[in-house]
Formats: sequence, structure tokens, C-alpha cells
Amino acid sequence: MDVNKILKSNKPLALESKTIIHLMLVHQSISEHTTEALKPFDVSIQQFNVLRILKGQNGKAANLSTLNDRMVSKMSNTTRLVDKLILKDFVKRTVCEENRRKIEIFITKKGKEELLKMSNAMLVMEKELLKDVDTEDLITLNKLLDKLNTDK
Amino acid sequence: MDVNKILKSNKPLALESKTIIHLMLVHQSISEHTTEALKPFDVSIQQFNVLRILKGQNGKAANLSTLNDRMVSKMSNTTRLVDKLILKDFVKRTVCEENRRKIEIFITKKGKEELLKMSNAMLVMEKELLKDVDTEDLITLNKLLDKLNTDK
DNA sequence: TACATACATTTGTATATACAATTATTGTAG
DNA sequence: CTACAATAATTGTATATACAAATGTATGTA
Repeated sequence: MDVNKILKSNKPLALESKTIIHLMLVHQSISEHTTEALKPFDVSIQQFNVLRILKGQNGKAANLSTLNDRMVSKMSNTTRLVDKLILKDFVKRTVCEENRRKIEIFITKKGKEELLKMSNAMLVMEKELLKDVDTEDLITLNKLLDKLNTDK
Repeated sequence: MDVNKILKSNKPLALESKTIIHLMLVHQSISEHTTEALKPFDVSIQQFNVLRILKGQNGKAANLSTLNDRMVSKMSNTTRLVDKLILKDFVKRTVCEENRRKIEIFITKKGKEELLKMSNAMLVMEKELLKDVDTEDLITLNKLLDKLNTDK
């Protein structure tokens, strides 16, 4: 991906601006490839993320706030995201008995099985996307991304 | 940004998967900061991108297909994106006389003036986001991003 | 107890986006 | 010259997302 070709700017862009655009373009590509990889499973990236988080709980329930904190996007979606996953029988939702304001969400057996298939499809896509980046470069890339000041 | 904290996974994630998630999280942050920076100008990231591309044309018109190729997102939006920019008097739209199927889009004087202010606000945001990444690191980061296999 | 406040989630609504179908124009094979 | 395909943009529609308001539940305190 050559960011200069896409931008075709005559005026030289600040290195910072170029980097940000570069990251945006990379994200767009990742997003498209991910959507494609998940299409056979009829789930969105967000739904996949919810399943992955729930599996990471190892049987423990997660409530909506927890999901939301760990997720990339915003609260208002989370209720409806979970609604969709319930329809597919990938997760279960129960009211927390200790604190009836809270909702506990679990991944189902079917959800776990499907998630495994999804994760495999994702890994194939990820390896293809990163096939020209060796391990050392990946480590460097992650280190550099860690340096970004992403606080609010 | 520490991706491990957010993921809280017990099982070690493949380095590829971790990198992809890392890029997603970084993008989410960039996206939020950008939306914030552009809020005073009442334009979306996409609208800002259209303006930037049009200015890069240096007076030459761009048709919708050109815009779409250079933009991050899809055709169907472009018509309506331009609609919004016309409402704000930031761009003009005329039918191409040589090929009446084509639509020519120009940035207006007002559009250019506003774009300058937007670009300044964006640069402030970008420098803040990248304040802990020195020039050498930025160059390395861009080189690594170039290695990603983002073809279709 | 009654009230205000905080918390957790849900719902309403407006806007954005993705995908498919449609319209209008141009190019070209027969 | 007509019919058909290709191109460029627009429109319709279903789904997704962002933001604000509303609902239901719990907690602190006078």
C-alpha cells in the first residue's frame, strides 16, 4: 500500500498527517477483508468481537458494561448487538440476581463452536494480509502502535 | 495504548491477530479524535476527505468516480456526501459537457477557506496523537504499513 | 420512609453506510 | 440505424451507528 499514490498530493503532507491517513487506509482494508472473512458466518466484526470477549471470560458471565469497555465501539450498540447474537443462539442473556440492574451474558456451546470456525477464517485472512511482514517487523509495529497517545 | 490490557485474554493470541486488533483499536481512537476535531466545522471525516481531494486537484474538476477511487469508502455514499457539501456551499457540481454521464465537482472559495481551518485543527489533533512518536519512528511506522498486503 | 442521585441497560431517532436496482448517456456490433 | 452492452451516477432499502432521552433498579441520607 503506497499512501502517496492514493493521495496524489502535490503539496507535501506533514508526516503526521500522512501517517494518520495511512492508518485509516490500512484500517479500511482490514475492515473489508474481515467483513469478507466473516460473511459465511453471517456475523459482523462487532458481533465477532463480542463472541471473542465472551469466550475470553472462560464461562464467567460478562455484563453489558464490561463488554462495552472491552469493545471498540459504543454502548448503544451493545444491547442490539447482543440481541442479534441471541437470535442466532450464539449467546444467552440473564438478569443478574445480585444486582438486578445488571445483565449477564454468556456464550453458548453453539456460539463457541462457530467462534472457533470464525477465528480460523480470520487467521487465514490475517496471515494473508501480513504475509510480507516478518515476525520482527510485527513486533516493531506493535511497539510503535503502543506509542500512540490514544487517551481521551 | 496497551492492547494486552484491553484484550485481557488468557490464551496467547497469534501475533498476527494481535496486530490486527491493535490496528483496529488505533483506528477507533483516531476516528474519535478526528470526529471531535472536525465537529466545529460540521463536517464528517468523509466530507473532509472529499474536500482535501478536491483541493489537491488544483482547480481541475473531479468526477464522482475519481473521488470514489481516492476515497476510503464506497460509491453509493459519494453522491450523497457531495450533496451535503453542496448544501454547505463548500463544493459545486456541474454536468460534464464532453460526456454528459459524468459529473464534475469543484471546491468553492468558501470550501477552500474552511478546509484550511479544518486542516489546521486536524494537524493539532494529529500532533497530539503522535506526540510520543518521533520522526524516525514515524518513518518506520509508515514503512511497515506499506508492507501490508492490502490488495483485493 | 421518602426523596434525590447514581447506575445499568434499553429505546427512540436521526444520520450513515452497504448493497442492489434504476436511470441516463455513450460506445459498438451487426 | 438499431439493439445491446458498458459506463457514470443516482435512488431505494435494509441495516448500522451515534447520541440523547427514558426505564428500571439500587444506594445514600435527611
